[in-house]
Parts: sequence; structure tokens; C-alpha cells
Amino acid sequence: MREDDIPSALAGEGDLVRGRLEKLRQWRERGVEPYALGFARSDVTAGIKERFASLAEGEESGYRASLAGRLMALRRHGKACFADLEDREGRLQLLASLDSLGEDGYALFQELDIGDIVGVEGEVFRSRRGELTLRVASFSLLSKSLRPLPEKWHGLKDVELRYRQRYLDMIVNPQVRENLLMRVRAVQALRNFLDANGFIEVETPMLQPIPGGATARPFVTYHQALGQNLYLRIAPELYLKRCIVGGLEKVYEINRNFRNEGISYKHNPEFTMLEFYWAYVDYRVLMGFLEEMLSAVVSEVKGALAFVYQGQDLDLSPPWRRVTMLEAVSEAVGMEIASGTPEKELRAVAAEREVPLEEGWGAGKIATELFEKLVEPNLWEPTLVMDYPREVSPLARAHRDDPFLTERFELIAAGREIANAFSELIDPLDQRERFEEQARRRERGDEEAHAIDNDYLRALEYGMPPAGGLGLGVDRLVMLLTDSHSIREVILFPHLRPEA
RNA sequence: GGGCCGUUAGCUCAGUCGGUAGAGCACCGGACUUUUAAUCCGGGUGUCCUGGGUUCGAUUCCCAGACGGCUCACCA
Repeated sequence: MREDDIPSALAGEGDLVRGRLEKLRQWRERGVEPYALGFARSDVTAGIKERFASLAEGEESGYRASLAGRLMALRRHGKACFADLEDREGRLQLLASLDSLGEDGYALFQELDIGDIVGVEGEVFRSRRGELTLRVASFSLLSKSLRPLPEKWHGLKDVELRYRQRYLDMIVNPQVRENLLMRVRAVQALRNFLDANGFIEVETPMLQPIPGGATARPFVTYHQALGQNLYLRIAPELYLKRCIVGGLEKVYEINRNFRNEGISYKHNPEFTMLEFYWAYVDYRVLMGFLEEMLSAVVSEVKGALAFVYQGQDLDLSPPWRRVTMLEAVSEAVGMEIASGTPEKELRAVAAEREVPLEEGWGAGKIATELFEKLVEPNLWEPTLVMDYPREVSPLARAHRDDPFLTERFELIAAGREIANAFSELIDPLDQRERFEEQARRRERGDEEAHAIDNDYLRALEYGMPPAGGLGLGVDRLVMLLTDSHSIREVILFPHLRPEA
């Protein structure tokens, strides 16, 4: 191929790409368009394999199939050639030979490369070695591949390449597709469960004038026509609760949240949350409902409630252990921590256990910090941790028996938070006080303190029915189901810095 | 953001006590009509991440940077 025939964008790509560009040119010279419009296929490989599973070695099926997919391997034997064709659901071996294709057709087949997308047509039989095979009677090139695929045995291992070129990762690493399917099935199962229980799915704003519903730093964007800053939502909570005020009674949303914070093996700037709100129930009802929902979903998509996660047995079978947060902390530090324990004592415990604290934290925040540092990482089996302090729960209802606490619980499993739920705070005057408390924190420099949302308060002032609400981290659940260490394994296109 | 580790052929990796590097697969040429990590013969295709420094000479040593991984911090 002459230098000036090589598209400039591919000029630096080396001999492998150059050779394939030359082949592309030759296909066109022969009058074959190497990028087809489509292909009528009669079957997919998985269907063929299922249908002819009992075909004996050396036996012909008498069935003529047409299939399309990517060539993943070629084993050339002179006047015959075996190939592996991969489509969405599996692989099937092809046999192309001088006998089946004739001299011209076979010569053309020899021009194909691994990675090319082809359509083939021919009879299905089982080879002498027992492999179900399609004898290629005719074929067409549907899309010429210009770049070589990664190595067939070791595959693509470089983590950075896997994330940057996820399409390539998907081609060569079946686990990626399996993880994705697990994710899809889990989300479907969650939807089915909620739908079956009378919840309706709604869509609330991604672009919010006041980012609320969580304590987190938001992404800011700008609306030109309105001349207004908007924030990518950090949670849908306040809008979903407006729906409860509006009388929808049982609503949920499964969608993305965005938080402008660090990236780690368990944090991606955008992640998927399920939140649901249910009128006329409290957090005690939600605990049982969550047990039901998760065990239904997990047993459906995973086939079992007990499985291995990162080398350790994990059993999600209900009932789960229930413990109050203060009990759990008391147990961990070996002394009684209660809602009356003075801040000074808590600070002493933190110092003794080398848990760093900040100025301005009250007893509730300090107790929570002790829980998150000393207890949460060690809670492997699913545990419902109840009754978080009011100080760290600006949207949760005060506990019926203890004004220091709220009616809130989290599900912790494998040392991490999976879900967070509470009896919702529906008293507009209490909510206003909580917002004002947050505003004072914000003035003191806490960027993550909750902003005052006056329209939300106005909604509450019309009267919100008592309700329970729950949020569940979908990515984190899927991490458990797919035995993934990193959240990036369950997100198709995780965020990375620009390539060097 | 801090600490540690990594970056060498298309991919997976080795290696150079400082003298511009080599395996497997892929690829190219040849043999082969039942293989499936096909086999056999021949061929190495490279910005050794980038930029400085030291040196007669740097892919190797030093410094800075980029990107990634792990981890800590922050969070879900």
C-alpha cells in the first residue's frame, strides 16, 4: 500500500493495521463492499447449540442455518479451515473448505481476518471430534476489522485499557458481559418487585436548582437561557417526597446520582440509586420489606442467597441481625455508649481508638464516626443498624422514644453500606429547624451541609402523609452479586482521566 | 490530595550490574481437507510512557511530570 493511500488518522498504527487497510482496498477492488447494510440470519449460535445438542459425532443435521457474528479464531489446514464465530449469546465452529465453497469462494474466505464480522450460511453437523459445526456454503463480509484483537489466551488484562476501550474488553472478556447481564437482571428484578408491590416508577429532575437529599458536593452546570446555575442531582429524595405529598403514595426511581467527590474502588462520580417512598409505613415496616425485596431479587438473579464474595462466605438469607448503632459502638469499644453520653467522653473514646475528629462535631456525629470507623468495616454478614443520631440525619423523623436519635436504619453487608432508610420527617416546622441547623453549618464552612429548600418546606406545609423511604446503592449490590472488588467492574464506562 | 507499585512489540510478559532489547500468541511467507491454545518450517514487526539531568553512550541511574492500580483521606 502506498503511503498516500493510508488515511492520515491511521498512519501511525503500524504494519498490522496497514495490512488490513490493504485488504480492505482489495475487497472493494473485487467489487465487495466491506461494510454491509445488514444480514438476514435464521438463528443465533446458542439456539443452534441447544437444538442440536444430541446430534451424534459425525452426524449431519440436515438443517441449513444462517448466522452472523465476529470471527474469533481461525485454524487453517490448507484446503480446509476451521473458524469460531461469536455472536451475542455464544460461539459456534465453522468449517470452510475447498469442497464447500469452491475454489474462488474458498480463496476469498482465506482473506478474512480474526475480528472481521461475517454472515455465513450452511448445514449444521457434528464433527468427528464432537464439535457442533456449520459447514460454510456461502459467506459474506459484513464489517472489516482494521485492528488486531488482543491475544486469544491471556486476553486483555491491562486494567486501564480494559476501562478505556471497554468495547474491546467486552469482545474478549466474557466476564464483562456476564457482569453487565447480572446488573441488567438485578435492576429488572428490583423493578418487578416494586411494581408487583404497587409502586410506580417516576422520573424526577437530574438538573436541580437546589441540590438536596444527601450531604455531598454537587457538580455545577449553567443554563444559558435562564442565566441560572443548576446542579446535577446528588439524590432524588426531595422530589420523590413531593410526589408523596402529591398523593402518589408509593413511588420509586432507579437512576443516576452525581457526586463531585473522590473516585475509588467503591466510588464513581455517577452511580445508580434506587429510592422508594411508601406512605403510611414507618422504618420498622421497611426493614422487613427490604429483607423480602433483597432476598427475592438475589435468589432470582443469583440463584442462591448464600454465595462467596471476595473469598468469604456471605449469606443474605433473612432475617438479618438487628442492632442499634449505639449498641454496636458500645460493643466495639467495650463500654456503654448511649444517647446521653457526653461529647467529652465520646471524644476521649475516639482519641483512645485513634479516630480523628473535627472541631464542631457534636456527640451524634462523633458516635456515627466511631461506628463508621470501628464497626462498619467489620460487619460482614448482613446487619440492620438502627437509630442514627439526629445530628447526621437532617431528613429523618425524630425517634419516637429518644429525641437524640432518628428512626433510621442502614443495611450493612460485606463491610459496606448497601441501603439507608428512615421514617420520613414530615413535620414542616421540625424540618425547617433541621435545615436552619444545616445552614449554620454551611456558614461555618461545611460545603456538604444540606441547603435550605423552601419549596420542599412549602410542600410539607400542605401536609405529607407519614411515610417510610429507602435508598439502595445498585452498583454496590451488583458488586456483591458479581464478586467484583471494584465498582468499575459493574459500570460499563467508568470515568478516567483523559489519555496522555 | 498523601504513600506504595506499575508503564518494554497489536496482546500477555521477560530482560538489559549503562553499550538502543526477546519469548508466546497475533501478524507475514511456505506445508497441510476434521481442527478447537491445531501442528511443522522460515520471518521480530519496537517513541522500552514523556521531558530534563548525569555519562563517551540512558530503555536501564537521578529528578520532574503523565496515566493507571492498590491503599489512606473524603464519601455511597
